[in-house]
Amino acid sequence: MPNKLTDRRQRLLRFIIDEYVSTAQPVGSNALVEKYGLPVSAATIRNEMAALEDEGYIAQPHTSAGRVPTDLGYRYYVEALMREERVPDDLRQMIRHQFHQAARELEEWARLSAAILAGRLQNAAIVTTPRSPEPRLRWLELVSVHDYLALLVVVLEEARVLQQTLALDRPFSQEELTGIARKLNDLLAGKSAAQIREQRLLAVAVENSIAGATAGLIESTEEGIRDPGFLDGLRDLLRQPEFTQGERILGLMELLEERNLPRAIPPSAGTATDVNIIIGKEHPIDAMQVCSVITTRYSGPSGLRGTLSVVGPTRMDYPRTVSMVRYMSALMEELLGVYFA
Amino acid sequence: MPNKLTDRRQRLLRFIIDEYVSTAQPVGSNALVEKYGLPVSAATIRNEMAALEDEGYIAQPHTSAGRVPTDLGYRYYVEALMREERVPDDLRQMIRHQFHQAARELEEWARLSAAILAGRLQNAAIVTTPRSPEPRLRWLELVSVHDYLALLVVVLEEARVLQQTLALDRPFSQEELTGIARKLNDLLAGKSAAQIREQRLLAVAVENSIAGATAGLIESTEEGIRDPGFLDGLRDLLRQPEFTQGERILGLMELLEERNLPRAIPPSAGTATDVNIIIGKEHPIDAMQVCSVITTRYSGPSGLRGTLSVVGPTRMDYPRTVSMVRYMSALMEELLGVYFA
DNA sequence: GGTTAGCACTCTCCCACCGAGAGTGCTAAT
DNA sequence: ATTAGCACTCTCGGTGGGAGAGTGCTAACC
Repeated sequence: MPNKLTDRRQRLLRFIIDEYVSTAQPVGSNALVEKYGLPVSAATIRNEMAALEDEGYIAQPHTSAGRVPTDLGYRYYVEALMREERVPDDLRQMIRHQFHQAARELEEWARLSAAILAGRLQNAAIVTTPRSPEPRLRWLELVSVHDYLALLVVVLEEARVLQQTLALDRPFSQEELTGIARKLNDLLAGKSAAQIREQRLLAVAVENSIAGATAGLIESTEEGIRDPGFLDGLRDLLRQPEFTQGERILGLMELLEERNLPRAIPPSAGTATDVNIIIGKEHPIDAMQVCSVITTRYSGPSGLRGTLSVVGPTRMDYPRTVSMVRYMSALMEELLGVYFA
Repeated sequence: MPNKLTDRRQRLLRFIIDEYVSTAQPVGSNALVEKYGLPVSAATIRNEMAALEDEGYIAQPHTSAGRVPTDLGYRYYVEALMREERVPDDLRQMIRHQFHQAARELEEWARLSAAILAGRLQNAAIVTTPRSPEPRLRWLELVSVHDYLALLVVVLEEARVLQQTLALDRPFSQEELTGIARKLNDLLAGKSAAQIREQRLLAVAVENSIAGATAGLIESTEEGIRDPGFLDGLRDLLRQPEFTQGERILGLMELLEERNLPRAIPPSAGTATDVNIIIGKEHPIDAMQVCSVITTRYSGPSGLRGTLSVVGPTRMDYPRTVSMVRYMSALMEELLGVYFA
């Protein structure tokens, strides 16, 4: 995809990005020669940098400042220059240990993953709980709250529990409710919301409406509105030097509030099988164009799926982030395989 | 509690606070005379202001700036000068309507309350879900996930649903699990965690351990660690002019992250039966000392309890906030009474 | 032709300075 | 007790170098 660059320019671009990533300061020709022990003079570097600027990979914030990578520069880096890192073994151990100590709950795993990613990478991380694209009913239960109010508890195949209170049109005893639940279980277990809706021609009106409520409850979770995933490390992201001036901070905060998360992480980001990287202006939403988003999907048995994302400034450590995201994804898949085979 | 001030000084203090609350600018003697049409000259006001400063109710950020209320000044205002407002009827209608449309879930009510408080007051709001101090088991269910893994679903009296996966030491069929659940229900329904622990001398080991897990699950929620409440409007709070400089913003964000909420809202704040107000330095935590916290408890049938809090800059609209918090508290109590009598 | 030294040039950043404006405290008169 | 007048203080915004960093260009060099 990217134009071919000479070896030297490639190397130079990598140095510039590495340097800028770690210092957050525009990098000049002198600094490059000194820090990286280049075998040519600063003047030569200047010529090369001018060329890289012409091709759009770097830019200067103003005349007589050093160069800063452009989004295109990062793109080239990510596609062609980046060397994948390997998550060190001791870190792997630590992470596995944390999961070992955590509860065996899908939600908890997602929460923990977000916490680990955010903590290690010092950026914001968003992890969605593993979900089935077409959830099926495993079990339902009706619990009397008082005469005219019952609690509908629905357990999905994926060990997820949903609840909803139901207003009843006449008093029901717990025994009656239990009876209804048993009957509906026999009839509906293993079925998706759509299938439950088809089946819904029951003799008794109450049963019919409860089946409908069950289907509705299951459907309401499919839209994913209620479940934007776990966000962690927003504070770390906002501590990055590019956000210290108050203006940008607010736009980002607004966007990364829970209700807006799906917009911040475009769904297209999940289509690729591998790790997906959105850099700066490539992102459709204005407020996110100072950031890069690294996303990957993970999946488990019986269609369970979720996404892991990290949001950082475009000046982020791509190799480290990609390797961490990839490792966490593999780990989630492994865990899902073991416990939900 | 506060020293007695002359009527004129009281009125003056109120004007200063009203003015500062709405402009966020230090207020000078001239501005006061003009805007509030005082029957005396600016020089007189200056004398009075000097007196108010001596007594510690106002201060100047630097010589030759206007005056700003001190925490003590706000305290006096809140105790002696503030006129309670009444939430206007049309707003009451709107709020009731929103609750009418929402799901009949305790969590949802808390979430909605936080959203309404934050939206109306343009500050952060934290609302905890109504909880019983000693929750009792209403119903438990065991659902097979696969041979060696079961999901324990626990319903509390307060219509709250808890879940936990259990590793089993040998394969259990769903029928077996249902049998165990039925037996435990007969034995344990209506009991608190402590009572369940007492009862835990069952013949069968599995039943025993599941009863233990149930008790543990119930206890884990009592500590309240997992349930810091709903936070909304953090973005509104941080938009306030006092937080535009990046430093303070981070401290606050850190503190108001979910895991730290209990520290931000000291538990003592809930002891008073009425609305409790913590102003600036009165707060034990440094990062919160630029803020005021207004908290009230609400309670419902069978010991359900929760808190509503609003966090804003010390320069906040106390009368409006207090009246809103009080109204929302009354509304929550009303709703709880209707649905959980 | 690629590479390099030298150099003038251009910006930013920092600091010092200054004047305008706002607000005060004090004093003396009412 | 109140007030007018006034000198004083402090912030804020703009201005004007000077230092420093980094560049682009040119001419010489290998």
